[in-house]
Parts: sequence; C-alpha cells; structure tokens
Amino acid sequence: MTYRTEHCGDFNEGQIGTDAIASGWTARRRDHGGLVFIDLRDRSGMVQLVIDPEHAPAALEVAQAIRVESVIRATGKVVARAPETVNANLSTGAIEILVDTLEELAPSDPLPFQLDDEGVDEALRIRHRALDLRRDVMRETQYVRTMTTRLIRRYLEDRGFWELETPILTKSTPEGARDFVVPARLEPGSVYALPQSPQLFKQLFMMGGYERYYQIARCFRDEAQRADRQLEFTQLDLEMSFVTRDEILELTEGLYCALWQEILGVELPRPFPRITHAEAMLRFGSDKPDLRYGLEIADVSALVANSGFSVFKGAVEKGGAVRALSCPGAAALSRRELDELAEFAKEWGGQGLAYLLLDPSGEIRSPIAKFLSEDELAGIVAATGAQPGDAVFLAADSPAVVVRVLGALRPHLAARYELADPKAWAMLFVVDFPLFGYDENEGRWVAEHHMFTAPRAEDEDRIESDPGSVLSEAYDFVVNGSEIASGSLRINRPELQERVFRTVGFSDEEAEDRFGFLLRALRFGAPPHGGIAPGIDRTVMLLVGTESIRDVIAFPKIAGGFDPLTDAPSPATPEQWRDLGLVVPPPKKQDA
RNA sequence: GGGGACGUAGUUCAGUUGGUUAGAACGCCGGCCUGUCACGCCGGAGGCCGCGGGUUCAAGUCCCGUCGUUCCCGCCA
Repeated sequence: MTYRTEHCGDFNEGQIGTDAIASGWTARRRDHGGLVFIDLRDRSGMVQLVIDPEHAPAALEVAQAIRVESVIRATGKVVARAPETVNANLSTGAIEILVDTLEELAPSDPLPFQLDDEGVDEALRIRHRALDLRRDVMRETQYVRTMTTRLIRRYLEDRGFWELETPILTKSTPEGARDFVVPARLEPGSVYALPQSPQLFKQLFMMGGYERYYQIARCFRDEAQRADRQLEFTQLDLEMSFVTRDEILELTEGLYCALWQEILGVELPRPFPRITHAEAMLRFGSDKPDLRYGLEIADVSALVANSGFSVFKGAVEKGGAVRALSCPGAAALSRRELDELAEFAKEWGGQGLAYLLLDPSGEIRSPIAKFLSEDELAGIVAATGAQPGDAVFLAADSPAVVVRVLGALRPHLAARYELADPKAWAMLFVVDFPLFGYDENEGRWVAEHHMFTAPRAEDEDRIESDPGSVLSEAYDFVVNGSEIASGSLRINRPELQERVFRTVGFSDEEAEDRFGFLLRALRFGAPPHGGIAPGIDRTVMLLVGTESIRDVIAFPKIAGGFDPLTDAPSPATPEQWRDLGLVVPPPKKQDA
C-alpha cells in the first residue's frame, strides 16, 4: 500500500497513461449525478479526480458521500483532458485522474467557516487554525516564512556565523518592557523571566570569543498588542565582534537584498539611504519615516519670525518652531475636512493647524493669509515646494509638539491621498540616535535604545554633564515607515557601562545586583562588538503584503493575550498555586 | 488604563423615520442531473438580533451599562 505516486500539484502530462495514486483533502466536489469530479488538494496543489460510474461504480458511491475537506485516497490512471475541458487556471489542468478506487481515510464534519470566505472572524479562524492553515494564503505565507529563515541561515552561515542558543528561563531585568514572569517552584517567592531578547547572552558569546553569533530567537514582552505587535515574536538576533557600525549595516543590507531578490525577485537599489535621527525628526517628524512619498517638512520659523500672525511670531519668540508641509491636491479639501485635520492636530497635542490652499490659478486662499506678507507667503510656498492645487499645512508650537503633530499628519495625509506606491520599497537606516531620553514621569534619564548601547566616542565625556546631548552608536532599519530592525555597537569596558548605569539612576549596588553577570564578564576583556535584531514577523509581513502580524504567525494570540485555539491562559489549579508557594487571587471577572 | 468602530442564521452581510411572520448569498440536509472546475436545477431546515437594564402601546432599530472583537493613544529599553 502506498498513499501517493505523486503529490497532487505535481501530476503532469508526461505521466499520461501511467498508474496514479494520490491522497489529500477534498477541496471541492462537483456531483453530476452520474459523473463526479473531486478537486484533490495537498500542500503541493490540486489535481482533478474523475469518477465515472461505468468505469468504477463502487468509487462513485464513495464519492457521492464524501464531504468537503475529508481526507481521501484515490487510485487510477493519469489521463489527458479533452481540449475543451482543459483548465488553464490549474497547474495540473491539462490532465486528470480517472479513478479506479476511492477510499475515505478520514471524514470531515461540516466546516465552521468556508475556506474561501473572506473576512471570517479571526478568533473563529484561530480557534480552528488547523482548518484555517489549509487556505492558500496561509500556506503561502508560512512558506515565505520558511524561505526567509532558510535564506537567513544560509546567508549567515556562509559568513561565519554560528547559530547558538540562549536560555528561555532567565533573569528579570529592570527597564524596558514588562517581563513575563515564571514562578520558581524550588525558590518560593522568586521568579524567572522570559527573555525580552537574548541581548546580554549574545554579548557574553562575544566576550567568550565566538566572534559571530545568530539565533532565530523567540522574544517575550508583556505589553499591549498591536496590529504589528504580539506578546511573543521572533527576531533574527545577531552579534559580531571587532566590527564597525557600517559593517553591520552592510551585512543587514546584503541580507535584505538577498531576501527580496530570492523571494520577490526584486532588486533593491544599494546602498540603502542613511539619515541621522535628528534629520529624520526634522524632515519627517518620525524616527521611522516612510520614504515612499514626499510630504517633507520644511522649517519656516525664520521666515515668519516677525510676521503679523501672532501665533507664528509668538511661537518663535518662545523658542518654538513653525514648520510646514505641502500635500499634493489638497487645495480641494472641504471646510469640514480641514476642520477634521485641525482636530487631528489637536489630538496629537497641537493647538490647531494653519493652512494655505493654492488654487489651480496659483492664488492663495487662507484664513491667515491676511496676516502674512507677500514675501512670507511666497517663502512658505517655496520652502515646501507647493504647487498650484496643493495645500500647505503649518504647525507652530514647541519643537517637540510641532514634530509630533506634523509627524502624525504626514502618514495620515499619505493614507488619505494614497500617496504611497503600494509596490514601492523604501529601505533606510536611521543612525545617530540619542543615547538617553528624559522621562518626564519618572524625572530621570532613561536609555533610548538600551543600557548596553555605546555612546559615540566623541560624546563620551558628556555622559554626566549633558546626557541629552550624547549621541549613541544605535541604529534602526526602517522599511516603508515600519521599524524592522534595531541594533547598536555595545559598551565593552566596565567603567563606561557603570557610568551609563549611574546616569539612568542605578546605584552601584543595584547595578551589581541586576547586571553583575555582565559587569563580571566585562572585567575580563570584552572585544568591541555590536549587532542588530531584525523582526522576522514584520519582515514576512512586508514580503507577503499584510498589515497584521497575526497573518504571519501560525498560532497567534488575540486581544488580551488570549489564544482562542487552546484557550490559554487558563486558571492554575490549587495544587499548582500551592506548589509555587503563591496565593490564589480572586477571579478577575465573571463571564457574560 | 483611555478613545473610535463593530457585534443579526454555520459563514459573510442587509434590515428604511421604532410598526405584520427578521431577509439575501454561500454553506448544511433531501431530491434531480454523465464533462464540471465557484457545476447547474428543485425543495427544506436553520435566529436569546452578544448579554443585562431602561424609554415606548410597540425595540434588531433609541438610551445606559456590560462582555467580546478590532484599530489607535498610553505602553512597547
């Protein structure tokens, strides 16, 4: 007995006249009373079975009783289709299998949803994920995923990287995301944490002298989920010793060119642009700008510093900024739409949004035009590159608020006017991030990237005196406005690491308690090293063109971290609570 | 934690200014059908309109609450 002489999608004209055995799922059945057609599907594709009552009466009875998605096995012969019955939409459409025997290996119940239905409730799809995974789009996505990791491994192995493992049960660390915590049975009251990333372990590999490490690593962060964020996700984590920033960026660039070339057949132009964080914030209002469209922000503060419009003049006098961007075609916006944009600006912390509408004739319509001189108007138009038919939007406030408002407005307008070419790829590296940011809530400095990121050598002496001015060796890889990877050169001297710990408010005791294992290792000679960690899920999202991370994860969680497939998380038993030395908390809420 | 949208048959949806017995398509069940490929034709079953409360002579429809899903803000070194 054998289940198949060929996979469904691999039957071909060269096999006409040969015996065939095929197994798979009943994708569709077309019953003509006498004659029955079955589309038989497996991972490779589909082939049509024909059950002819005169040829195989027993098989006909089986065929007529089979429900869709049942698993069956057919024996027969590969035969050519009559020319008028060839199906050009099917790779196997020139042939079919004339069935001798048909056997139902495992029947299917009626389905909870149809596999070809669009927009089926996601919780239902995930609850029946084994069914959902049979859909072509899901299978293709998971195949892109396997191609991605396969190519990553080949690319990095070819360049001397070792694939090394790091612990899943590890130490809870301060800063960063909320840890997932695992109670330690053998040490009641103590916990392990699941890694937010293998960051420190990969650094220890470098200190161990292993030069080049990578891992397709699962990472865990107990934070709110988003369309592109999942409680557990997968990173390509890599680290290199005796390496410069540009060598890491070039490696990343080469990897993504190889991925796009091999999976999409797209040749990405090299090198990928590199802009500084400061420039990105100024020109695009974002540290992950989408460069598929313009809408570039222009600073017109100097132009309007003495204007008759008090809002502009006042903002500049108070040390603020007036910045503007022009949007193609937006001069036709209605009053209501303009009001909505002003409302949008307020939601992002602005006072409102000033605008100039450039009529097709070139004439400027604007409530604030009467406060501005001809020169000022012309200067704004020139600075933003606005053309007749465009609208110029202006925000005046503190620089931080202006960046925030226009940074939000830019993608908002791009979406509204469909300015991003859906087939375009805009890769870039953002470099020179600040080392520290000031946390207003906590009233202290915090690491912008993480605490192990090296400051630029030329800024090192200002760590204590002016932390906000210190730039770091951190960088991001951004594609189409989405942060795909983040990395940095790391600190490799213990005294520098201690200075950074102190700056973010750690006493020496706390630092030793939390990161003693790192400091201990640093004291025995750490090589200069650095790395980067591209998100595998987000990379696959780009490759298959989806907006939802749940589409690229085989078994994802939905809102609230709930898994409709397994119903996890589920209550622990009293025995489990007792073993862990924990008190049973009251239930959070009753079911509706 | 906050805001927006959504919740009607197994699935995807419609349901008028509140007004007879809540509809369609697909699926399911039964029947017919020998060249279909989203096969076709005939018939049938299937509804706590998410849940609770309120307004009203009358609620799928209006109001409040709640639960769930989703997108966003906060958060995500």
